[in-house]
Amino acid sequence: MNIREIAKAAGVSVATVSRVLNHPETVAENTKKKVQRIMEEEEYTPNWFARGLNFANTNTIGLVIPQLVDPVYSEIVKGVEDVATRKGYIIFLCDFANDQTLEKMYFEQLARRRIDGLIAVSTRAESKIFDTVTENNIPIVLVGGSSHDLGFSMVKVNYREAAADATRHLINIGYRKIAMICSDHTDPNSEEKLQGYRLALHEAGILFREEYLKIAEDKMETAYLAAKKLLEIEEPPEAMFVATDNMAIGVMDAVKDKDLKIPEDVAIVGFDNIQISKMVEPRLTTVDIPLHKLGVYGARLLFDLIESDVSEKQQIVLQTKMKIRKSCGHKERIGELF
Amino acid sequence: MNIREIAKAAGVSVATVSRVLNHPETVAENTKKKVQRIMEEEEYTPNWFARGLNFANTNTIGLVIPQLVDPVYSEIVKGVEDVATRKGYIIFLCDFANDQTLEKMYFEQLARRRIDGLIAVSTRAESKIFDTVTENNIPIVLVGGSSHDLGFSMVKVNYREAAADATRHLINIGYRKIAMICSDHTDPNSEEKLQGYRLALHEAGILFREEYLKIAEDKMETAYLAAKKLLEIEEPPEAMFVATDNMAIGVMDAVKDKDLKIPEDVAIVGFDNIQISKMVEPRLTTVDIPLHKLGVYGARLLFDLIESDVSEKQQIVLQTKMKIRKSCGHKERIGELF
DNA sequence: TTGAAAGCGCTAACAA
DNA sequence: TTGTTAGCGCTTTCAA
Repeated sequence: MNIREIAKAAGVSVATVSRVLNHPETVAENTKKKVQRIMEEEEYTPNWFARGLNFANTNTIGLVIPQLVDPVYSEIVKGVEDVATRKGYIIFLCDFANDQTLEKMYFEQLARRRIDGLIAVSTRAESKIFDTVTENNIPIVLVGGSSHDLGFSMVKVNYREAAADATRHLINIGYRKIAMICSDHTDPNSEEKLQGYRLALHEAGILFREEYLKIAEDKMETAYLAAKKLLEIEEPPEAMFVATDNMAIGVMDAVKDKDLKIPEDVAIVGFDNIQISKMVEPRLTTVDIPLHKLGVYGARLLFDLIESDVSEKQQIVLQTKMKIRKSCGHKERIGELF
Repeated sequence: MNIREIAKAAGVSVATVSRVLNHPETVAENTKKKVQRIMEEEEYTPNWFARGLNFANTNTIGLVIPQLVDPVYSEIVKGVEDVATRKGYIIFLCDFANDQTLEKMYFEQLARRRIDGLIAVSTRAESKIFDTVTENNIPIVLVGGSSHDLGFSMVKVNYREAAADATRHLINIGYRKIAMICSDHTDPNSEEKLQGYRLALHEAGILFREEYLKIAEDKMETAYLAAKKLLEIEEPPEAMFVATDNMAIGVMDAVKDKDLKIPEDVAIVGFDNIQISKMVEPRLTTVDIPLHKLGVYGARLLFDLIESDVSEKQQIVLQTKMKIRKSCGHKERIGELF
């Protein structure tokens, strides 16, 4: 059923039907009613492609993420979707499974489909990976940082300061032998986090010790192993700052398996404040990253670009804050039901 | 840059360019080379909509889920995406936030966009909600059950049997005062789970006790409250079967907050085997639902429908299995690193 | 092996 | 307020 058949059935021209669809206020009440009734009866839905051929925009955005099955990213996705839906946009979701080749393929695929805008979450891609997208003048917003300076609009947090805060907290409550289990290059912000850790040590006049730094993939399993090794060195640390909550959970397991107590023997601070962090035992002290907000602001930034057609780059930095719980040995329990 | 400009630049007709794109074997080697070079140089990508106007299929599927920020659903989504990507399809992700009005809106939106197929996860929608989709002859696959019999192809597990298994396990290891904290209607399978629980009790000759059944929304918080109440009745249960791991985590908190020990005072069995369940203390005994597989099989079923154009309905039931961990009081620890 | 031209379903400029 | 019609960018039939 196409517009011509509807027009014939209603005894009007295709132009009138089109008007009912797109500018209903310009058509007489009676005609409109009649056409609408026919469309209803015939269950007519205009052809999306024919429409797209005439309109510039597709009301579609692409959302490219490293991996969906990670609460960090699914919360960001949710934030983006909340805004997009309200705007009448729909999302192409692309999980590139931490595989840069796949990521590039998605960018090309999305550009071909004429998305109105692209949000790339925690990308490690270099500038030229985005070429197909930029060539098509598709606005891009980065969310959660990137490992290169790409000159796009971006929403992120200050990972360095946040990491420094976490380390400072450990220092403030009396620790000096503080190790860091850092994520590897799969986390585009690992470098910043490491800088923050070193900064806080430096401020406090604590010497950075090579043997107190372990780099591991952002996985519970690898963090578990890294923590085990850390606990077996000559003078093991009394506290650990772990680059992601995900890893911190693995670290907690390692500590327990060594028959050490948290926080009495080893204090632990994580990063991200994913939901699980307040469910493990003991509750994990961590840095709250406003994940949902990252998504929301990212989407807003993108729609600003799409709608205004201005290509002024913006950088939004959101606030983080420490979530003090039991795993870091703070004296009082800061009460939270969960 | 459109096909006409490419044609002019290459000194051929648009038909030839189109052929290079769609039936390269029918064009002379030299012409093809030349056209391809020009396309390369000009970074030409054919207009998706113009193409869609001529082709029947869009290489796009819709995926509608109750909420993304729930590990149960994100794992299913991942399963679907793994298959879709390999097939060259891309996904419209729609999270309807447990809001049926929104769900319906998404169905309409997706039908309008001429998706090739639809996967609805754990839907509670009635038949007529799908009307726009079925009218457009778009194949539908349900994943993870539904609350109505809609006559679509479906991938699910036998929730009744799985729940019965969980309850039987508690019975087998010696419990008789077994309560159930059941999810409410937001979980389309809550009814089946309840039936399983009652079935197992019945088999063992244990009387069903109204006061041992609590219905709660599928949230940690509400499950927490339900469990608290359950522990305050005259003859509190010694074991609890909880309809989702998510809720079980809340229940565990409630038990701990009552200064009771798990599993010594109260044994707990969950449902789903989400990742967190093996990270909480004590590790949660639960029923493993093959979430990723649900997604994979759902997608395969859908592509069968899309490609074969046969509309034979299929029902696939996947196997579940008990994951015995510490929370249910089993004597030996079934070792798992995490 | 290639080109000319019709047509996919819609929108909007222009005319009435 | 409504109708006629050109055109969006592509594919494909038919003819050369």
